[in-house]
Amino acid sequence: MVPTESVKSALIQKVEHYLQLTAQERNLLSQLETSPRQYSRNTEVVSSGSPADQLFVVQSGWLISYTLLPDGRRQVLQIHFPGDICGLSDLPFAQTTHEVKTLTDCTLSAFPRDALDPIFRGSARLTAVMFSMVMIDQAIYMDRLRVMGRMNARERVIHFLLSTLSRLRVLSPGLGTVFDFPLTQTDLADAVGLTNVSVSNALGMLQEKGVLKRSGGRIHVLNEAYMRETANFIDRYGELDISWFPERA
Amino acid sequence: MVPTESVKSALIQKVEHYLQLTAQERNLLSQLETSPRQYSRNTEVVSSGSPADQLFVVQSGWLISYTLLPDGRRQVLQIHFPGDICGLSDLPFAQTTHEVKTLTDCTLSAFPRDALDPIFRGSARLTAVMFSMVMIDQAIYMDRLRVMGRMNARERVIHFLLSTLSRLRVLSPGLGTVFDFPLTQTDLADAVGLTNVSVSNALGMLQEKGVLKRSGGRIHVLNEAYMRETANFIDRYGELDISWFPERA
DNA sequence: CGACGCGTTGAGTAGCCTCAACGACAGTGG
DNA sequence: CCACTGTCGTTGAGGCTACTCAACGCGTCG
Repeated sequence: MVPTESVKSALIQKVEHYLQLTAQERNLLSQLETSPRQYSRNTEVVSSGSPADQLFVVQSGWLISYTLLPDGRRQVLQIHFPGDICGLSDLPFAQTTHEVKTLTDCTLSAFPRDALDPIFRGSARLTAVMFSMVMIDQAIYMDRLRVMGRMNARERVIHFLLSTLSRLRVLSPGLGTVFDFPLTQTDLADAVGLTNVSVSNALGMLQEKGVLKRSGGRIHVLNEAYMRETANFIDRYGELDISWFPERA
Repeated sequence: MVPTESVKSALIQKVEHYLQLTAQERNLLSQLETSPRQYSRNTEVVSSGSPADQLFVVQSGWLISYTLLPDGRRQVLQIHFPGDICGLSDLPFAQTTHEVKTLTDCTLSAFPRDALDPIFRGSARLTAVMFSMVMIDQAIYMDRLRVMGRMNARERVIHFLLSTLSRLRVLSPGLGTVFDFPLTQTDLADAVGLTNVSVSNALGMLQEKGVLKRSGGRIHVLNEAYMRETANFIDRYGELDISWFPERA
């Protein structure tokens, strides 16, 4: 079950979306993906305040991370997809700062924080690409900040759906306009700062206008151009500028 | 004017807030801080869409970065203080994704992106600390997301002020409860997703209740405990867990 | 002195929230 | 196989927060 060089893991696949890796670099990365483990749907993987000593590579499935306010209000911070390293944002802290739970059945590989050392030491190029991927995430947080700070309910919902679609396309370049969407409307609401009621209204309105269609746990984007325009969506993936990267080691 | 090892630059000072550096590491960092340049108040330093080929170390002064929506709505993304590297979030992109402008007179040192290579290559420890500092920023973006998504006007304003105060204390450990605050109420509003009117009301109310006081461009925090409680504020600075860091090179 | 930026205050409005009820559906246990 | 239960999404009524629009005072700067 230990990934070998010939079986491309989700993480390697994601990194190679940006940069062709050498065998040695793939090898370094695969050290993060030993010991995959299954988690079933709706399982809390990390609870806030526990020791932040390990990180996870998502091999398959969807997860969400979120924080709670003392009064129970919830903010969904991130959706984790295959290829994501989840727990990175707790790297600097002794305790985790948010909860992580599975939305679907998942396969995760855990690794300790110091497993990053060999990467930092072994390949400046890999370090640069990891750094860049973190900065892409940061750009996305900024985009979301803009969405939450300055956009209305419909725009927020649209933006979130487009962002999800874009992220899915990183690992599935052939993905069209239909995708699984295992979040409840309450999850979505907690992600974009609304209530489930407003999300329901917004989605209903968009379906009414023929912009999208829902069936089961799937979304069908019918008018992506309109959606991008409306939510002023910028795709942060697939634009990595590697011109400044160090030479291959 | 070129910083030497004996003159501690803002960046080195900030990094050393977390980690005692070796002479070699200080030397690596100081390479980012050559050629400081003056900028006067209210100057656009970076305009959105320009080539993202250089980054800046803030030596002195305050800056804000922000994005605009097509209709003119604005979202302030970040306040930059001395010691910050500004432009990092555009690292992965060919063009900058937001504007940066000075709020006060500033001194900035520019450096090209590939000036990071020697750091990645020269010190795994320095790489780890830079990585961690970026992740602290990310934790703060998540906190802000929670604020924007789930908190009301008063809570938002309080949170922003506390966060500003905390960041100032990183470089000025002796800082008490009074600090310069060169943002207009519109700047603050654009940072937390409100209007200047709501910010004015919120601040007025807080002053009324004796929680804080304003005079000139300064804020005096009178009841910090109450503020922390109300805004559920968590200080992300000064908790760096370096237990997993690589050994000194 | 006039122009402008900034902060304050008031009146009216709109968008989203709260509360609530209901139908559809899946999972569970008898 | 079928009631029972809980989750999820939808819809409606009413309320509240923050918004828009506007006027005004103050200080700064040309």
